[in-house]
Amino acid sequence: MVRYKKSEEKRKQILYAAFQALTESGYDSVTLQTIADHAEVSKGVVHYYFENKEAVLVELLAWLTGKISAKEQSAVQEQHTATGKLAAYIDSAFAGPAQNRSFYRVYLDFLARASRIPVYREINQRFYDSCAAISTEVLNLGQEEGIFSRELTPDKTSPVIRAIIDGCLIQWLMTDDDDLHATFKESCYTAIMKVLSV
Amino acid sequence: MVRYKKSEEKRKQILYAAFQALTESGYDSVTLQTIADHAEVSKGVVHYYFENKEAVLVELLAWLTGKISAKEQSAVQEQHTATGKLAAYIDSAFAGPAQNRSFYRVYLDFLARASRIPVYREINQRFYDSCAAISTEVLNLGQEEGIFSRELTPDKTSPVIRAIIDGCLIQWLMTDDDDLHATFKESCYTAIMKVLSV
Amino acid sequence: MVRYKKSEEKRKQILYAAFQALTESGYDSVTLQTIADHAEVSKGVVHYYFENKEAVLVELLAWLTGKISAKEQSAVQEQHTATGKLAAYIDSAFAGPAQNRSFYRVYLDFLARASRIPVYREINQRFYDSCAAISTEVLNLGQEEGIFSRELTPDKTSPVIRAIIDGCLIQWLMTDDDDLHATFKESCYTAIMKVLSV
Amino acid sequence: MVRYKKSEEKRKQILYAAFQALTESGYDSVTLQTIADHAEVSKGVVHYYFENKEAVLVELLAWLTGKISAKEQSAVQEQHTATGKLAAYIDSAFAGPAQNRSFYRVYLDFLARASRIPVYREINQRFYDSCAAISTEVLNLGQEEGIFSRELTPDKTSPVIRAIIDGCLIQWLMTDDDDLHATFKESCYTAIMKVLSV
DNA sequence: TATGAATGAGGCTTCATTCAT
DNA sequence: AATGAATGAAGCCTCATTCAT
Repeated sequence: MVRYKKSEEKRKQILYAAFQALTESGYDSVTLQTIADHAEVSKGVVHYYFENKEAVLVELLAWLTGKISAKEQSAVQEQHTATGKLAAYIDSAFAGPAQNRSFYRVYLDFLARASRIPVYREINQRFYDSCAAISTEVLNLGQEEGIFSRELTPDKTSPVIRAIIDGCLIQWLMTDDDDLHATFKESCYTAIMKVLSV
Repeated sequence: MVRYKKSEEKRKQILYAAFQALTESGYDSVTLQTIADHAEVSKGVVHYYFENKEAVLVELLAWLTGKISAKEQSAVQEQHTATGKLAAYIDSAFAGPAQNRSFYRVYLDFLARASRIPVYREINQRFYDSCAAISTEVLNLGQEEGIFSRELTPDKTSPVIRAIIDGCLIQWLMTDDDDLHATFKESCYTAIMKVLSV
Repeated sequence: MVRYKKSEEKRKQILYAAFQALTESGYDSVTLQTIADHAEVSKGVVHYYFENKEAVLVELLAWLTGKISAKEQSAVQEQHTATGKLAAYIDSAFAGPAQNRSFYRVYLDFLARASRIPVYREINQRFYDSCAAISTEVLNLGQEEGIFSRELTPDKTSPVIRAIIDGCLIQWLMTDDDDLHATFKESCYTAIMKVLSV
Repeated sequence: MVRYKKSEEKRKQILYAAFQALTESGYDSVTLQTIADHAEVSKGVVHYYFENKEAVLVELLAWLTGKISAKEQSAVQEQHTATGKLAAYIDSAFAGPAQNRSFYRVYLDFLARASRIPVYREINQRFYDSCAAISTEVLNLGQEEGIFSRELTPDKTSPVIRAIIDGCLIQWLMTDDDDLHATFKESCYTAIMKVLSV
């Protein structure tokens, strides 16, 4: 019983509405009504396109992290030096105050869930894998260029790089100050460079 | 006086129960009943000691971060070299797989809330201030010792240090692998040392 | 003319689908979607052919009881002795495990409704009238043959005959055992014979 | 976690309210609100005493059939001849127009469910077992008295007796005529006597 | 102090029905 | 004729909160 020709576009519309709603309201207080309101559809439509509320949220995490992965990947591909790629990666991650605020508010909720619920963890893992691929590429290239320490291995270094990026963005998020965004990006870049350098 | 003490004790009991419940269940699905069950008291008691559910959770964040701050502070005080203090700080933060898992599961939920709700952000800020005090102490001492870069300022460096700690612990949490805890602690220490070193 | 025929056919198709759906699901949990699925048409078609869900079900009862009446009537007409007719009537009513199970599951739901809603009761009454006509025919012939008691009147006896048939089939249905179907038919026949005999 | 000191009385109150609601509304249209209204409690109370709606209804069937079994059993015990016991049994089953109407409306709904859902069937089976015990007692005594056929066995005869009782009461219910209640009781008694007699 | 029965608001979900295509 | 997307009413259920004891 394949009941799924249903417009992909509308699914996206609902996912985006869910993202907006989550940005404003938080996981525990977001309701299907809020999501429907943001999508400017009736409550029933959400159920028409998604099995249930959980399914919307799971798919939202997958969609969000997928988009970010793609953006980061493509930004990195455009650069051809280790530092260029690293800067592109960080620039892409620090997309801007508004975007980072929206995303990290929601992402923190998802991480909290991922720490308890396997399905969220698996989706997040795919995101981490993408991040690791980028880090590995940067590290390998930098090592070839002779600017990054030969002693570093991708599997131990990659998580640290993502840790610094996420950690810095969380620190920035808590300042609630858009003006500091650039500063934190700078600090993040510097820190990662120090971690990688010979 | 006696009553006050007894009352304080029971408040703690309820807060600890809330912590356990949150560890297991997550912010959105924790109920007062769950908390009461963990505290082995009736549901009414929770309302007797706390205005409402929100009050329990707000106080829990304050209590948790307060305890961690105190532990970290005292661990650092026992050391008298920059590296000693730094190691003590990180050891204290990486208290162990079980404790870190419990805490970070709950803390991620709180961070998600803090990103939206001022009262949580303020409490978290107090925690960050305590972390910054430690970092500043470590940095200053290291600079005196000549092992840390003189160019680093506490206000820009402290958040990065905490970013790396939290970032690494989140990365570890997502692996769901107790055995990797030591590895992540090690990576965290190494990364911070590189960030600080001359 | 052609359209009307085609239309009638599709109505039957939907009614039969409703019957199948009801057999499986029960009155309270059968949905128009289930009916549409069984009929292999879209949900809209059901509304195209029937005013609303209730109309489908009302018409289903009429259709089902009509078919059974016709079958019983014609089976009885083929026999020419009182016992022959009675046996034919009971054989027809005890059509077989699969058919009886399907029908009585649905019929019990309808009887429950008929006990509250006039339109169902009226349709059921037409069925009872048909049963009464058969019983009367059997009784009259048997009295002429001298094998049935002269003291019995059709209006008091007919309901008892149907009571025994329905009662026995309900008892059998509750056993959930196909093998007992024959036994219950036999018991039913014997009981009715005793009730009618001189 | 035995959370059940909860007043048995209130459970009964709710069950009785459910019975009233079902009598009026039918299985598919009865709501927890209706039940709560009949019980003159809030909707939440029903959930406080019962796991869910299904649990109310399952327990209702058990309670209703249990009460009827008890009444029939005790009525039969007071008599000491086969015909006396049989008459008492039937009198008890034909308790009166109002009671029979209420009960059989609800019971037909339950039988419809019992034909599909094991838990209902099992409860109904306990009721049938009780009926069979009575029939067996009547039959055995009547055979000793020499008024009932020695060829009848309890296991084949008991279902027929209950079939005639239920069948007749359903026939009566469909007449929607209180005045015919006595007539149907009489017919029922006569029919069973004929079935049992030598 | 402590209990837990009771309330009712509000969420998720189902589904009959409508309607544009 | 037929489809299936969309709507929204209504049901079940959860749970924070209140309150009598």
